[in-house]
Amino acid sequence: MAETESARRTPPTIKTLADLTGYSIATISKALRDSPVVAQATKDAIFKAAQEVGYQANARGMALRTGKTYQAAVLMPVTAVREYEWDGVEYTQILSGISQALEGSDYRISVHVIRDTQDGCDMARRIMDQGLADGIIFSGILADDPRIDLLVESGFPFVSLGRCRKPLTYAHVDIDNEWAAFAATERLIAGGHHRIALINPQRPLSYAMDRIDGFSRAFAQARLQTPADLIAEGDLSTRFGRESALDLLQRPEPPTAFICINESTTLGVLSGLGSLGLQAGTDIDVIAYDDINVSAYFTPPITTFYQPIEVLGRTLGEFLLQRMAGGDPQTLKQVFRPTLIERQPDNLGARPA
Amino acid sequence: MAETESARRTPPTIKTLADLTGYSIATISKALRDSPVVAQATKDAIFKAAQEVGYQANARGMALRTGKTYQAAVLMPVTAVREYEWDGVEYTQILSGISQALEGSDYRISVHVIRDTQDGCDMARRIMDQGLADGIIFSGILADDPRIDLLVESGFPFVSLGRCRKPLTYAHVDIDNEWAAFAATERLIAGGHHRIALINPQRPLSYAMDRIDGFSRAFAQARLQTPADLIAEGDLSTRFGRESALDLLQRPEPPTAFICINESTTLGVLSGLGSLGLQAGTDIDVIAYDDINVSAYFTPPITTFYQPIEVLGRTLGEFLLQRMAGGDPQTLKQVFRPTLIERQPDNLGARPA
DNA sequence: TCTCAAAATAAAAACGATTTTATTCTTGTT
DNA sequence: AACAAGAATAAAATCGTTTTTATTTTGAGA
Repeated sequence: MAETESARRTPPTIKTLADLTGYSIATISKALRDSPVVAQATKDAIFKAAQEVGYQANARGMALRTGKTYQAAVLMPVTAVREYEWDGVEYTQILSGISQALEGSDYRISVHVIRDTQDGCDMARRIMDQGLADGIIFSGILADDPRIDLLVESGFPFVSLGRCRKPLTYAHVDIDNEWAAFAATERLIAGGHHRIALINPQRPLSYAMDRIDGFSRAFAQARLQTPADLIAEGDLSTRFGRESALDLLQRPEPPTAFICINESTTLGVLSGLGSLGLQAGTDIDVIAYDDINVSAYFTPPITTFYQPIEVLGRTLGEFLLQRMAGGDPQTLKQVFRPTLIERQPDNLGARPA
Repeated sequence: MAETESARRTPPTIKTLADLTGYSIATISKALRDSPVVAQATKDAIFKAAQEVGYQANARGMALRTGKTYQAAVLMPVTAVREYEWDGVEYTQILSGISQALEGSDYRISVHVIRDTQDGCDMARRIMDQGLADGIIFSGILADDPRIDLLVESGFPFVSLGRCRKPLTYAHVDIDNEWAAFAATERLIAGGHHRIALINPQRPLSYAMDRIDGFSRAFAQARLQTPADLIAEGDLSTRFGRESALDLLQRPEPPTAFICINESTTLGVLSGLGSLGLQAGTDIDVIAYDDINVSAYFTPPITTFYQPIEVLGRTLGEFLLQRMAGGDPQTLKQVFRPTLIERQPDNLGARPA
């Protein structure tokens, strides 16, 4: 294929194709977008030429004219006071999932790191006002999340990982946290436990409340009092898990079992148990939630409710594509129920309360 | 402040300011960029007006005219065959670090998920050719990495996390893997170990080779044969760590100590030890590399070489900003030496070889 | 063969900025 | 008072598209 020297230097534009084929740039543009007003023969010729010179539409030109950015914004939370502690939040896998969904579309992912809710709110507004992206994905939803109010009202396309507690209609993906907590608690109660600790995230987070709801429901069903004094709330760091375990176990009425919100806190709890000379599975029962499949490698392996996070990411991406194409948010909702993976006979550790 | 109804609807452009102040758009543009050709009084008036209507330059318009995108591309590797296994690669923290460095600049981060080296190479080329970003950050450097060749040759601004083995000049940030492996090995040899296993990433990765170099240097220094049969190479998953430990320990001449490449493999090795009824720190010594500060919570806590990954991210971002501003790659190099955090008396586990 | 509608294509405007070129306004000098 | 130089500003071109409007071509019917 003959490539002129000049064509080598700068990337071909629509003008290049016009000169090459003899058609006007208007026709080229329409042909490439497969408009019905242009004759099939013309389209063929133009496509062929485009192929030959390796024409790729200039994103900036397109963006300016259409007002679209072909960017999907992802707000990635990073806890500021983390001090390099592991919090088990595998955003990598979420991004991977989103990216899988966006593959083949013209959309790219832009990541915006946010440090707190206010930051997230500002960022969402900037993205809308300045047109930094055509849609937004975010997580860490609060019971009353200002970002959802803002975006729902404006009609800007978005998908949230998690649900707020307001009766609003919006696209979202979530885990059935209420159910997961209920099932875990019910299981432990069936094993003879009454004093069960819940290692939970902080309250304003919507899913923290969902977990407490499920926890309480299981106790209510068993006609038992919910041990509210055994609910620990904090960041999701391993340190928090460890310190909670140490604190709770040294109280007058210690728990006989733990329910952990994620892998990092589970590791912390196991570390705390170890320090006190206690053994998970024999002295104390532990059930955890896991989304990166790591609990199988703890010593001992821990029974978990498991939901691969990448799948949620994929769904987020799919939903966002549909929303950006004008899809009805009413239909774009999915709540995943994690699967129970038994690795411990939970009833062995029961101790008299 | 009086805002007209029409100004409320669509965001103000340079034209809005022109109408408002009576100056031409050319003058407005120059004033906002603080050009010396426009009178100070005029600048003041224009700045004031811009402030009042909350003018923000339209990124798309600027991008089209200047050819810049104000995007920093990050190539994020995701192992395709991972099957949701944890690999301990905390890209979240790298992104957080980069984002910190870019704060205050006009640059935003776009993340491109890549599945293998070929994918990464294609993506780098696309970013350059299509002008998808003004600079690139990537990691997972191979001993002979085609991306580095490509980008060095083209002069496109980039910073790599890791170094290749060719004598090229380019901006990079790295960990002193050779030294870390040497120091860990030396320490274990001093503790009486001769049969030391190295849990390592796959060979084409440059830092895998660095680690083997350091490992070998320590044996050479002690006038011992490097136990090449005890070098396990694989992905960084917890499963790989576990399976390696199980395999190595059941051989005729098993190792008496392990050096692990990162937290996920360490956890896997500990899991393997547990399955065999062995105890780290008493039966077998383990030293690990850690960048998310999680080894303190293993049972028992593991001695590590620690370097918070977020700091590397920050440096990557700073270097990229300088490169995009035309900085000399010769001066943009930094190699971090991790700090030793002792949590185990490594010589206790020594067994006769 | 001529007319007219429909089909196909071309021309021009627009998106919002920057940059180059042109014009107007000051001011100092003769 | 006229002129030139320099400062300040305005006008126009440009980046690469899409979209609206205008023009040309084609083909059928009279």
